[in-house]
Amino acid sequence: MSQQPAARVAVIKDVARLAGVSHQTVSRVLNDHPSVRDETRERVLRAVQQLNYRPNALARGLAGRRSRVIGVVSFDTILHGPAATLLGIERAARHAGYGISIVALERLDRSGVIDAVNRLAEQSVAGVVIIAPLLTAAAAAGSLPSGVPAVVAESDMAGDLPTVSVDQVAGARLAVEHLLDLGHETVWHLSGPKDWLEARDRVDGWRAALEAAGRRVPPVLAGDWSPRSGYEAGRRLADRGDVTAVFCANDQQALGMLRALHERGVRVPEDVSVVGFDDIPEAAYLSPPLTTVRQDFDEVGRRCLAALLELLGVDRPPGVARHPRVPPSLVVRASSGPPPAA
Amino acid sequence: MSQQPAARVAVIKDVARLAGVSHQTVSRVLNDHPSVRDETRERVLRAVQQLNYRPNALARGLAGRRSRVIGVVSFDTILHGPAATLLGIERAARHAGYGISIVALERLDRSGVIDAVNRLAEQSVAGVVIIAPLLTAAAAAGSLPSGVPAVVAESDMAGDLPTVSVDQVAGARLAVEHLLDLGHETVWHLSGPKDWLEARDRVDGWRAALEAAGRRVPPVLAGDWSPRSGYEAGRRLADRGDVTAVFCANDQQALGMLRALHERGVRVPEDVSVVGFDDIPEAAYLSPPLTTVRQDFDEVGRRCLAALLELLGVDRPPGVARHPRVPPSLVVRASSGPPPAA
DNA sequence: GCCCGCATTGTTATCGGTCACATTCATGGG
DNA sequence: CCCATGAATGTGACCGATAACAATGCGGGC
Repeated sequence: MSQQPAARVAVIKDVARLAGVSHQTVSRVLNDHPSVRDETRERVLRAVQQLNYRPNALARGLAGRRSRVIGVVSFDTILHGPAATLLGIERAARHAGYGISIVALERLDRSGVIDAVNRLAEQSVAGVVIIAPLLTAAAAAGSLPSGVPAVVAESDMAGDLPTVSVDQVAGARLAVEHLLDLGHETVWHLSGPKDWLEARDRVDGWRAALEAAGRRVPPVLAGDWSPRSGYEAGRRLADRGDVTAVFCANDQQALGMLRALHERGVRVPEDVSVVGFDDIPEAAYLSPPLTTVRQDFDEVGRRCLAALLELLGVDRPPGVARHPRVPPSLVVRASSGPPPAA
Repeated sequence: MSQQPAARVAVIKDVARLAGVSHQTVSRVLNDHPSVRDETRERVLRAVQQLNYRPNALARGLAGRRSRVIGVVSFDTILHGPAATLLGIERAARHAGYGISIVALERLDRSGVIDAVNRLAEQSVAGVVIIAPLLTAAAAAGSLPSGVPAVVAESDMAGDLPTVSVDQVAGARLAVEHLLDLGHETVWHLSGPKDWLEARDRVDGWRAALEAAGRRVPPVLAGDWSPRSGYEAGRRLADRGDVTAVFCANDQQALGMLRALHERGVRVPEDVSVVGFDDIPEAAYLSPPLTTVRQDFDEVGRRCLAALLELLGVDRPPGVARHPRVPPSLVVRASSGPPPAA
């Protein structure tokens, strides 16, 4: 009467009973402890199979003070960079046998980041990855109160935490040098919002490449990542008439710019060359197809995880750089060409 | 000597000691139990504050067999629909006081979905939301072995599980009726991959709208969501010369189509009208700005959560529809207009 | 032949909460 | 005045795993 044949899931004791061993021996088998006789191990594994037993992660985490879940603090946006980074981290975590818990933030400010990390800490995550493309977020990450192991992505400065990011400066250089090589006198730049680190770095890389070539550095046009800001900047540039090459800080802005130039009768690339950044899936099918800079977000995810596992001390490879910068690559399409002969 | 003044985090016993009550009373305060004197409650809350105590979610889940985390099974892609749905769910969950754990799948097949749900079940999530835009995934979700409460998003058939989805048929109708209203004889359709439910529904809605108006139904062009497939279809349509209106199953395909038409010298909307689906951020800045159908993914997220909470029995509102369909809306821009006078 | 050490296995405490039940005390009807 | 009732609080078991330590058996060195 006391037995309820309901579909209750099996726990470690059930396995132990079926295998005729103690629950501790079952635990040893599950955790690959060396001191278990082969025959015993097999008996246990058979029981596990038979009962379709799966260890309870909560109990494991509570007893062992370590969990197989890592937290990710992200930004509540479907912008290509953060979204792709999140997926990259998820993929890397999954392949390493970790689950991921995410908290998205509406505003990436100090208290928001700290609060998010605390929420994740409550769930006893093994560590966290903070996707911090904004200055404020990176600063907040650098001054976390709790003792949670943390890695910061899309940022290269966050107190003494390890960071992982794409080398934005190098990416901007690639874009600018490509345009100079084509024969352009100089290159204009439509930047992203100035509180974004990536936007800053791209400005820096753009300026450095121009200065290294001894070229005039035009004023920076300020955008906000949106196609709208690219559109508006495009109208202004079309009105000037003396611009032959523009480097846009992301593909969406480049898209808006292409549209503005087209409306004004400015031909791309015959009159003006345009280069973007990100290589979003649409880039190859714009009119004209967009020359742009591609970032390897899978690699970013992998390195985030490697850095985190290193912090957790579960990984042997000793030589993980503390601030690796993933190199981007240039994708040349039809939106860039030599300047008009005039 | 036995005391270690290290920054050990406070646990419930520490709070109890400081407040001069039993740990159980602290637990009562934390869980809003009615039978606690106001003065006692305040003393406990003061201690909580003072120690910066945060309850351990693992222990809570283990002891109480309920957790404040819901799992999300998603598709390993940055396609607009799934990505936006994920964010919508996260936002709704956060506002309801739940955390979310995600597992992304490379292939949405039966064993993949079941495996993902099992992985989440191991972590004792309160329930799961399965984003299942493919037939295979929906079928798998409908035959889950475990007893985990589950809701299926982006699907309207999954065994007897509750589902939440945007009304794709209605969305397609909006697009087609808009074009017919403009005076077009009929409307062609570039579909998505046929194993996607949304693609199917959009085909159905398109066909239904044409038939309801007594119009000829052209053959369906098959795409795969990519701008490339839109581009290729666009070339084929341009070659025909008798097409005046096209409804593309998503904006990326519409983008590729716009490019192909432009290359062939076909003017949009003067010669051919094009309507997309999704209203991606880029849509308003294409050449020409794209008329499209917008889906409210925040609403989808909210309803998923409402359905899940209903399953969990923690929510009063009794009248939550079991298969709600969120209505989409038409966004008219410049890519659609009356057919050529000829 | 005795003792030590290692491999193997079992026993019990513990993680940090919640649950079920016991206890205490004030209140009120008969 | 007594006892049933319910509010307020405490005690100990329990959730399902791992950790620490004990116990057992076997082989080898002296």
